[in-house]
Amino acid sequence: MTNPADPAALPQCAVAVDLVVLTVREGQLCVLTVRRGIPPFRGRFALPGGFVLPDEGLEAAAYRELAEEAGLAREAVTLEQLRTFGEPKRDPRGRVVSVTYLALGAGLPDPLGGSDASSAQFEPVSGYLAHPAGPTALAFDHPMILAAGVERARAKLEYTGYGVAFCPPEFTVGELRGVYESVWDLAIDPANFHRKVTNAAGFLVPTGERTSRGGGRPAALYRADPAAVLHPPILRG
Amino acid sequence: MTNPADPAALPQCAVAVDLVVLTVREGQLCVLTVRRGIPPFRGRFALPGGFVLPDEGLEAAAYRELAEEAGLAREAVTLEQLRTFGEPKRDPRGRVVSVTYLALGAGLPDPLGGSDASSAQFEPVSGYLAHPAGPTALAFDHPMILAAGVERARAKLEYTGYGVAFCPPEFTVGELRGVYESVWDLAIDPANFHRKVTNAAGFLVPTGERTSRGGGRPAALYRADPAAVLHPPILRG
DNA sequence: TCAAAAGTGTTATTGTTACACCCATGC
DNA sequence: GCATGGGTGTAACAATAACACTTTTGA
Repeated sequence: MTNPADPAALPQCAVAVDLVVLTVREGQLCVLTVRRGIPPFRGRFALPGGFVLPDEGLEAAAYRELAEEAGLAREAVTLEQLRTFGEPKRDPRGRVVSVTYLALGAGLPDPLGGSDASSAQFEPVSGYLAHPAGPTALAFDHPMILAAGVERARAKLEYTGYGVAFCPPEFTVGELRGVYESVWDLAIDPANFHRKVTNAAGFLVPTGERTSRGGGRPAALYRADPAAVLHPPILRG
Repeated sequence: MTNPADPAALPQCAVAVDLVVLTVREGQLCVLTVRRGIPPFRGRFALPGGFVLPDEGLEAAAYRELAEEAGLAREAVTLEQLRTFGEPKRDPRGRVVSVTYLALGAGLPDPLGGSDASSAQFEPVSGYLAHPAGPTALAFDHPMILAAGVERARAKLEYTGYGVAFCPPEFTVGELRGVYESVWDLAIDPANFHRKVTNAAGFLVPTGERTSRGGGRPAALYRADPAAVLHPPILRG
């Protein structure tokens, strides 16, 4: 920023946003992918994303792509910036710097056409993580981006209340535990988990309601406290 | 990335890297700032940084600026990407997307001229954090960037071995504790801290040597294990 | 001998784990 | 009744915090 030149006279890059959209479905952590209709990597799957417009903020671009490519409203997800990838050769078309975002949502539906994203769907992350190269792998450097997104989500569950981003507005302790088990791919003791999250001051706010989704005794419903800092943290293994 | 247009035909941005370079000096967490010699914000302090070259990776640009503006070698610091700032109006000269990096080092010296950075020096972060606006504040949106960098450093001390990035290759437990106290601005019980870090499996590797910098009984010297994941974590207050 | 910093011991308290057990519902 | 998941009790264990105390140096 101390360079004397005017930015207009400087080497320019295309700036894109790419999204790692995660949700939990049937006990599996899933990511939204789109099939590419044009080269390069035509026919391959990739993360949704697109170029930032001239007067558009980065986060605004991320929300716009979320709507255009995934049909998802701003309110349906929790969005945060992940990391920026900018190696000169990462896009065969030229220099593209990609600012990536992580979006989490509860039980998100596959987009139903009528948009850029007629070919978009949620797939378990496990396959993509296990095969980061090869014909079924994601295009560009998107395997790295996905890995970064999943690792961020896993890490943030430990010391923040991030898990609730995968839950609907009202949820039971069992549903929340299911999120942790799916994201970490780990079995958790229901009794201890229940105590941990209900004791963490200000993390869960009871609504007073009960539900009986699924068998067994009806469970109390909770709402998430938006400003949750888990203390003590919930540590993995 | 699914946009059919060629990047060369797309709206372009200037891409910069800006650096939050932190070190601990005399018990104070300090940041490297440079005085701007040109408009905008001429005469004001700012974080070191500059534009990314056409065929240069982002991290490579960060290391280059570190050398040019701060006279710091790659080996002298620990570098990690922080966050990307790209609001359309953040630079009055035009659209500039800034990828920011956090660099930590042990007892770094003020750069001694002969470079871009004849006006660079380390200053305590406390003043900048306390006065994020006004005539003595950092230029551009650099107050936000600094705040993000300091918060990242503080958070990472808790659950990783990040604190050793502020220490020389060999250090005593007392020096390491000094880092934690400076970064967190908090007093820590020496006895308990000693046990915690020496018990954390594989975190500190004893060299067998002892030193007597400072008064008192000589302390054992340790080297950091590069791949340290603190378990259990060292939690603040 | 004294101050200063390193490092160990001890104890009360808190958090974690594993697992037994009771509760409330649908079938 | 029985299966299913919700939720509490409990006891062994691990980590934490507070602080007394010993060790080893320089002045």
